[in-house]
Amino acid sequence: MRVLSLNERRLIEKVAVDGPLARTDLSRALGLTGATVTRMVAELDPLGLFDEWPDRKGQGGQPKRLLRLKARQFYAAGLTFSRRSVELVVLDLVGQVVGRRSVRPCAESPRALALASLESLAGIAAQHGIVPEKIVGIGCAMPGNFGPHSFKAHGIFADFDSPAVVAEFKHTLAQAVWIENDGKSAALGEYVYGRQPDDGRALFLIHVGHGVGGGAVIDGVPFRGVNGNACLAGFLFPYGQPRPSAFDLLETLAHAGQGLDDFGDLNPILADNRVVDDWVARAGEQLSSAVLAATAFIDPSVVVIGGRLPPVLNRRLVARIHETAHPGPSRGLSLAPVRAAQLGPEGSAIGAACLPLFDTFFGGTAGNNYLDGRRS
Amino acid sequence: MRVLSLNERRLIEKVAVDGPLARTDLSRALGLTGATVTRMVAELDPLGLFDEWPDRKGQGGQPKRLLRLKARQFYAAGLTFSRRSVELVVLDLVGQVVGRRSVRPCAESPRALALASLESLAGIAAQHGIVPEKIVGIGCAMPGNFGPHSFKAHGIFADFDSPAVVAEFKHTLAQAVWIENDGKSAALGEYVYGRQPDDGRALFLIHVGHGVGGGAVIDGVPFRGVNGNACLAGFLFPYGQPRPSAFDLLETLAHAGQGLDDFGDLNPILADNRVVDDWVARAGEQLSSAVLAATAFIDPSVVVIGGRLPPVLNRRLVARIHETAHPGPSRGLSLAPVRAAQLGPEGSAIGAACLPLFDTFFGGTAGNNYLDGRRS
DNA sequence: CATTTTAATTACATTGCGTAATTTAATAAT
DNA sequence: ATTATTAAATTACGCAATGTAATTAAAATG
Repeated sequence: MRVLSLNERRLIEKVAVDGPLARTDLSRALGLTGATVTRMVAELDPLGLFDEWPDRKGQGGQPKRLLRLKARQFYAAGLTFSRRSVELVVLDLVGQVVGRRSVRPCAESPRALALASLESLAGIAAQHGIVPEKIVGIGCAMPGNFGPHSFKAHGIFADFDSPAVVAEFKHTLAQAVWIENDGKSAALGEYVYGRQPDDGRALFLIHVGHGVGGGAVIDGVPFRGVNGNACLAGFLFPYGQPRPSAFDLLETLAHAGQGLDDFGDLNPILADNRVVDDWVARAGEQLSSAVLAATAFIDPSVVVIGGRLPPVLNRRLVARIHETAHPGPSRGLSLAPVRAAQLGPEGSAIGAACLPLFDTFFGGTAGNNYLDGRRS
Repeated sequence: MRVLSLNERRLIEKVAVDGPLARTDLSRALGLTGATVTRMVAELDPLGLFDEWPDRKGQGGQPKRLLRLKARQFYAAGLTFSRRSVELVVLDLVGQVVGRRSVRPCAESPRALALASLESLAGIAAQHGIVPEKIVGIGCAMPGNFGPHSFKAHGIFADFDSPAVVAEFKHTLAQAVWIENDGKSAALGEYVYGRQPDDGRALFLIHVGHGVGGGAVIDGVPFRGVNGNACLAGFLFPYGQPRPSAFDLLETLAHAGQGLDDFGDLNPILADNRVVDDWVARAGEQLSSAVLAATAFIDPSVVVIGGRLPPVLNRRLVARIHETAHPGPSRGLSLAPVRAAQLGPEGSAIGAACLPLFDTFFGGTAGNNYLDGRRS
């Protein structure tokens, strides 16, 4: 796969996010001339990225020829890690989940993890007739941070970002591998495939998962920080105390005699559950101050509540946040608007799969539209 | 003044920050070819930006011809606002303060402010023989935030970012005018003219001034947020309670019978002052959690403590922060390194003056080095 | 004084994109 | 039905920013 230029990526991302679009629409949206768009689309033709068909509802003049991504032309895989299992999703270019598998690896070694993942991936690929060349890579959404002392997390994930482990994965899976924090993966997924019309230019996601994390995409660029540890909204809630994490909910339930094995088992027990109600009330209040902190530091156009919880819970948390009328971060300011994630509990897996797709096809941004350096 | 291209600005910024440099050094640092640098320097010649002289300590081969900024070729003015006065500094291209004036305007109207500023500026210009064409603009560092409901601050500054007031300033001063929050101005100033060798790519400044604000410059780009209100570290310290602001120090002193008129009067009373010692201990502890928050959200390579206080106090606050051994924002992470500002209490004025200089001459950054969009 | 070495310059090629003219495919008017 | 009219898409041409490679410049070295 050849490396795409900045404007090629801007074009593909635009089609992916706002498509279907005609060449004229693109030229207006990207600040390029029609001639340039025609040329670029022609040059991208060998990749087979686009479907094209005439727009029937034109009212004069030559009808537009609409472009949209050919969904099944490329794929990526995304890995997430629950308490006891590894989940793998395969995503196509338009962000649809082609297949999902959940496995419990026989051991906790990187090699066992890699082999289990490989088996899942091969299974899904065989089932849908996906050849390896159509898979651009594998993203891993890790619940933990990238420190100077390498990756820190629970036993199964420890040292996951060390070059040796990445090499092991790369080798076993015979694919390019991306490693990213789960909150930042989810933010990217929400930005690319869960975006809402009024989301504006800077999306901040609070990730309610193993811990309380977060991620941001600002002007189309993932915001990582110099060590890859930005957006850690969870610092507000020290370990060992009640905190608004999915893990904390499981513990709270276990404490009340409703032990569950994993995040995935939450759905059946949510209705009319006093323990859950109380947890939502408390966690929502806590998240409300996380929204305040995110507004103060990042000043985003939207704050999204997402993570490993079922969508209903995210929505209830958002409702609770709206009830908790916090003042803004400073005189005369108000909190950023808050909404629940579109992508649901698979958000970080989708986000993980997004990493290879984003790096390969999307994500072109520069200081201005004159990408060849010319002046207006 | 013609608008400079991205690479021209990258070149000028490099010379400003790391100069003096030869053309070869620049070509290596910017990822451009020597031919390109030669051409760019030649094209910039009419602006008279550079001094050039042969490097005497070469050890073989043609000696380098070093370039550095011609300090007195361009100027900018920066305005800050204390409790009762307006301070204006004039800065040259290399960041040296050419002159400073402090005035108490007769009234609090924008017009009175503009006239007082004009008088200061004219005075300094006359004293140093600076013609108006050499002044690229005037930056105003405002202690307040940019809300959807316009600028919010104390009486004298209210509505300062409204188009009418900016127009008034522009008209009275006959100069281009920049308006920015004081913390963000100070961060930019510290980045451009106070940078330390190991500061890395992302500088976060906590601004101890009227309130507790902040600013960041990330990969050479000021980080503003969608509304211009990012980096508000002060949200941790609600109004009406003790907070680590310079204003709060004045109030604390006044309460102890040591009333002062303005920030500028602090220096003489600092030594052997129990009230100040106690304040530093308390404020340092508070700032320590602000450093934690900044690390968690921004993950910068350095956190700088700056603002309106005398340099001694900044250093003492930093020492206190180092004593307060906070854990990092998450498992396995540590706090970002902390240091005191280089620029001192004039930092935000210098930063304000930086705004026009930065926008005119510096600040070129894009996704990669191939600014014309070409591939490697 | 010839050789070596590094800096800087120059001539020429490439590329990404804009301008303007042209072609295409539809609707509306005669 | 034929002929405007209109908007989308394409094509031919030009320009600007940069790279490549050859050339010149100015010093140290032997």
